[in-house]
Amino acid sequence: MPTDGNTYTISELSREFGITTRTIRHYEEIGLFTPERRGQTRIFSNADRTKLKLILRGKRLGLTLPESRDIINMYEPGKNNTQQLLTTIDTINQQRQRLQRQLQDLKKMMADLDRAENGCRAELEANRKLRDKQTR
Amino acid sequence: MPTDGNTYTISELSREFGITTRTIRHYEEIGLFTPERRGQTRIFSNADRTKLKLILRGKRLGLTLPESRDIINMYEPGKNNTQQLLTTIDTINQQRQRLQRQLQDLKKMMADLDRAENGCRAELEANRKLRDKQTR
DNA sequence: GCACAAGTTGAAGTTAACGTTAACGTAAGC
DNA sequence: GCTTACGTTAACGTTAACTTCAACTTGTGC
Repeated sequence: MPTDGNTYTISELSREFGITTRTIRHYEEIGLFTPERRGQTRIFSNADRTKLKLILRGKRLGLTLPESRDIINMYEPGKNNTQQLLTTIDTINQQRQRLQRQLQDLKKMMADLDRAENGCRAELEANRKLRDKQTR
Repeated sequence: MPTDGNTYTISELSREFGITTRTIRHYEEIGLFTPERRGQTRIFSNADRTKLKLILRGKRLGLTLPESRDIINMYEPGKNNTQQLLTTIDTINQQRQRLQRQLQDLKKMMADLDRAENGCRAELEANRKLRDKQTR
């Protein structure tokens, strides 16, 4: 295992992020990264690890894998072409809007949860009083 | 169409929320709501409409349909049993934690997007200067 | 009374994101 | 030299959430 501090095996990453090796290979299959090989064994770099992190975060935010891949590729070099830079900025703004709406949804749901919990606590209190009465 | 202001047809709801009627029927199939019937035609109440709204919001936040169903059922009556109230509060807190983490993810991704956009703008500026030089 | 729009059910097909299984190579430790 | 642990590929299976399709009924206008 090449634990030189800068590379990782597939099982190291799977353990660290709580996913299966199959999942990581699947991510490679659909082109989320292309780790180096020693023979046919994969060797993951810090960059690969960061990508994995971004993918999982994207997943928690409801992104599809291709969407995550697009975002990841934004951070890559080789997009010095002016036109590409402009479309990248466009993509960024679309994602931003998406997150804005998600933030609104999140706030609303938080409020709903608060209300629901208060309702529950009120009912619990009512039940308690009822029991008190019966016990007395 | 019973547009008495309090009920909706399936196509009214599908139009309002931009989903197909088949999708709505699918939600019924898996028990997200049980609209009344006039004959075999579904008649949706305001409560049904609200549930639909919650489901779609849940979807945007990455919930599965069963998860959304659980949350929806929390707002329902008939859970005056103390034990049920306690488990409901537990569910609420789990969802709250989930949302908290999602909020963190969201903030991080926002920051990433900002950084990425700044990077792009800087490169664009560099390209502009280069063009200026060549033009001169 | 007949077309036509809008409703229905049931079943099969689709897509994304893996899971599962088989069949095999490699390196370490005893 | 045998086990054990970890790695590989290839191919098929599974689940969720729908979509598509076919065949049918029901209510409305003319």
